[in-house]
Amino acid sequence: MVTLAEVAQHAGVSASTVSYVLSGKRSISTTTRQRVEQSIRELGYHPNAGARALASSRSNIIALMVPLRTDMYVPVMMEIAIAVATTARTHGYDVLLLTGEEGPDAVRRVTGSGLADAMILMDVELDDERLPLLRGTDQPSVLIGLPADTTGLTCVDLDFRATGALCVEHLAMLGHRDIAVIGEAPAVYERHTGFAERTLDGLRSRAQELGVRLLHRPCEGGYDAMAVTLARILDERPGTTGFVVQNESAVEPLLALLRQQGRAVPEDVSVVAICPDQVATQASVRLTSVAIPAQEMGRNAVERLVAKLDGRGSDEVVLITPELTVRASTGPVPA
Amino acid sequence: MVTLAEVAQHAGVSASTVSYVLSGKRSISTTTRQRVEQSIRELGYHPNAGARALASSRSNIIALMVPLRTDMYVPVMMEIAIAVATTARTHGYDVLLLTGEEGPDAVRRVTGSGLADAMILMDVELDDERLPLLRGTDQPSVLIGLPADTTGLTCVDLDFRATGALCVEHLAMLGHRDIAVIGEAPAVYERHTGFAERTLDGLRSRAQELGVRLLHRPCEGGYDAMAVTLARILDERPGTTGFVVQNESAVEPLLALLRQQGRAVPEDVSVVAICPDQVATQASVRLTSVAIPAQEMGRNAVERLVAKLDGRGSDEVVLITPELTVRASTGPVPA
DNA sequence: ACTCCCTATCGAAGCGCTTCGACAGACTAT
DNA sequence: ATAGTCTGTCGAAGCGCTTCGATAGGGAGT
Repeated sequence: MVTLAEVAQHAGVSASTVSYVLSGKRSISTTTRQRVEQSIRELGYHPNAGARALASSRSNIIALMVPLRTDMYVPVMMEIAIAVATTARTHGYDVLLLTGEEGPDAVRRVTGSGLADAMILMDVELDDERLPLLRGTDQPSVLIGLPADTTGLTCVDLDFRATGALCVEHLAMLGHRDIAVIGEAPAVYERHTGFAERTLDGLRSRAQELGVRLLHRPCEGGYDAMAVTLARILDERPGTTGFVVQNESAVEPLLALLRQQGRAVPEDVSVVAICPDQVATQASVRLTSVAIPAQEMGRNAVERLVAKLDGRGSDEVVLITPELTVRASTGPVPA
Repeated sequence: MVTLAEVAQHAGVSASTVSYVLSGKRSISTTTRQRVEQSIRELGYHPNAGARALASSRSNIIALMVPLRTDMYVPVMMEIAIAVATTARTHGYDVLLLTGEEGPDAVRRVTGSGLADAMILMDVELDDERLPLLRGTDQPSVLIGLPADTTGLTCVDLDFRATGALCVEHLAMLGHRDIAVIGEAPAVYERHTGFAERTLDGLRSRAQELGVRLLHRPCEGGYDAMAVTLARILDERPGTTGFVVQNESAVEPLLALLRQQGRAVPEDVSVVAICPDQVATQASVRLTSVAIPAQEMGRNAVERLVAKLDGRGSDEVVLITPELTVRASTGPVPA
């Protein structure tokens, strides 16, 4: 392992000079700088992360806490995680992957040990038990998601309330008066995940404003669960002509079932999905959808975090404005 | 930040004693141990990761390099990543998330800086450019996937050759003589990803042995691409009665298209998928499939890595034996 | 020629921990 | 009793880096 001292000796300067060349915190003459850089290259020097962290109290690591559950909106999570990792690298940070498993303890551990300089939390519940810990520490953090109380926190999220409203508006504008919502799995609501509840909120209040009838049913992903849910919906509200789907893994089953029952999309019924664009365009019907901007959320979260670490930036809630893209799955209500 | 020294003072012992209590590397009297543990709890002490890494030359971090591409078998990747993270934690390791973006440089950086003690590489190509670096370092590593040359490497993977063979066997046994393979996206073959080529290998050689005709077509995911591919296949080989699908995101589109064309599964055509069980059971037809044991692969990789770090374990290739589960998508060839 | 101020560099301290060797005291073996 | 052996604890060195204060030398200003 090549050390700073060896580089210094090789370049004929002191260790501190090499350090300053690396960090740029003091001015160095061009000739010296070049000599040092040359030595670094020749020796293949890489600064030791531990020593750096110890001396500077900065690890240059961002912790990312992803949900343990692998049964939920997986592609979105993955996309966010990758966006976080690549964005972090462009700012000189690496990413430590924590699973929700440890829960609040992970926050304590990371904060206490100086393993990471900051953290990003995903899958935030409305009243998340990790939040008090975050508030009680001076370690910067950003949430992807929106808890009930955001005081003292920085959050990045799609505006799911507006998303819900947007879906209803679109369908209402096309004349639909009876709308069914295929929600996330029951467990998602039970643990009060912010995005699911907010979407529902937006859907409901806009429906009421527009005088549209709304039926919400949670739904596990998959074909069988969707079949049961759809049957129940059509049983309770036979006049349903519009669907809003939030659970990605219910999208394709729903389309298949509707087809099977002879209900044409979009001639007989309209379907709006809340999902990444890729899912919307790859479905068997090109779906009118509100995109979940996973990449942007991940990138944004990192940038806000880096700003905080640099002493810029402050606590604030960033709600990304949803955009609805009309594709081939929605149309006017049948005469 | 509470330090070791403060704990020592609080407990009335020396710093080294506290250290030994923590590491258990020397015997400590019960009374002293308890007093120290008490102090640790009272003060809320967490050892500083950087200092530890510096002093012990061990970071207790495992680097996980995931592919940058988010367009391929995402659920499998995610599941592996989560399995890696949770398994690593049970052995006292944290996981650093690297994306493929940096390529070989990431290997150099991590190895050189001592950021991680070991690494796990996913999405290995047959002739991966990171391999020479791994061979040239004494840092332990495990590949999830199988390159062409495995000398000096430890690999964990599903035996995709056997997987391919198994799929053909199953269909052949049911009487199918004309089998079409829906492969991964063309790009996957172009960069010579091990698992895709090996599967194809297994499919082809077993088909030849059994005298079965095999047609392989790469396919991007999604409905449109699948429609084109299917049309081409049925055009070239109208008598095709068996399908093997490797691209997860082509599964549901294929089923929908077959249904749409009036080809019943499994009465008219049989479909075998290579995918996680969850996908197989949630599809519109419960799919006969060979499972991709993502969790097991992740766990296994970590355990092998930890064994290496502990000085046990050696280079070897672990090929997990594939298992085919018969569900509702395959049946005897129609009379 | 003198001070004053930069700029470029160096030396040394110290970050918080691990680990090695030393050693006091309690036991066992002779 | 004496030497030998453990067991439990301590002190100190050192891991590789950052950073602070000091300093030498070169210009600019007077």
